[in-house]
Amino acid sequence: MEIKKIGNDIIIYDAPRFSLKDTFECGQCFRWEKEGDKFHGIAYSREVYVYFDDRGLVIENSCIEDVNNIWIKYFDLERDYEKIRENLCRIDPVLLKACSYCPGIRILKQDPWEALCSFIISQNNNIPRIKGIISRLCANFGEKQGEMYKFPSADKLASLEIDKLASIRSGFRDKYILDAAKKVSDGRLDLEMLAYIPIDKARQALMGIHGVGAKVAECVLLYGFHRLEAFPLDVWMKRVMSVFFPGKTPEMFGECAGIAQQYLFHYSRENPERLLDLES
DNA sequence: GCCCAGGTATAAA
DNA sequence: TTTATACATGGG
Repeated sequence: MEIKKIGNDIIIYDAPRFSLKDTFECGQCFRWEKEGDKFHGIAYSREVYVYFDDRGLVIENSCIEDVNNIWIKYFDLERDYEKIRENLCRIDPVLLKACSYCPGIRILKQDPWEALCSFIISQNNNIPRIKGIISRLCANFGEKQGEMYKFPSADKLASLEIDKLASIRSGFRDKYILDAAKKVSDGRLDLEMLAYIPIDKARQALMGIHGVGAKVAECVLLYGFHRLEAFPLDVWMKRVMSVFFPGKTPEMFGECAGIAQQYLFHYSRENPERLLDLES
């Protein structure tokens, strides 16, 4: 990658072009906000502004080291999404439609603990409120970092009494957050391990947390670990993919089922009237 | 007021 | 094994 530092800004000249808007607003992450022509957010405790201009991908308020250690992986810059989309489009005309609608989506490689908490909060919830709850969680229990707050550690949350979480207004999910925090904090759940063990073992390990079912587990594996093979047998796959793709097995989506799922999710969310009319 | 939201735990058939 | 319901909260 051709990277240069100018002041506090980093420019990645040869970064692949992609849609920051679709990537940040497709329901995979909850801590980025559009401010003018830039996106403002925080990941791995780094607060930055990002945007594209004629030079390439610009990351404001960063350094070469963070780009190499964090942002290249976070934005998945070294993966060939064009090739993946070509393959997905060949599988089915429905996927072709979804991929064509939002080709600029990339799967962010988020912090595993943040992904776990975020998708516990996401259950039976809507995206604006999920963002609000996560924002209050960080503001109330995370350390200040520039204009934003770091995501609170598992240790920090594990030390809290359940009623302290009332301030984030997460409803019945407060006890789930606490159970996850305690299990990660005391080592009963080893998050690092989930990157390497077989996907079924990883899913089962996550589902050991109270409040984590198949769907949340799949989301954590996809967004927190870039396990792109996630979502093969998930509830969402069974209920929705079987409607979209009668007769096709999850295995047919190969190693990129998770990416296929993201294109379809975003398409169906922004075109709800076409949910059952995608073929037309 | 009503319906719904990137679901899951629980009980019951 | 599958199906029904409660769950906290607030946006539309």
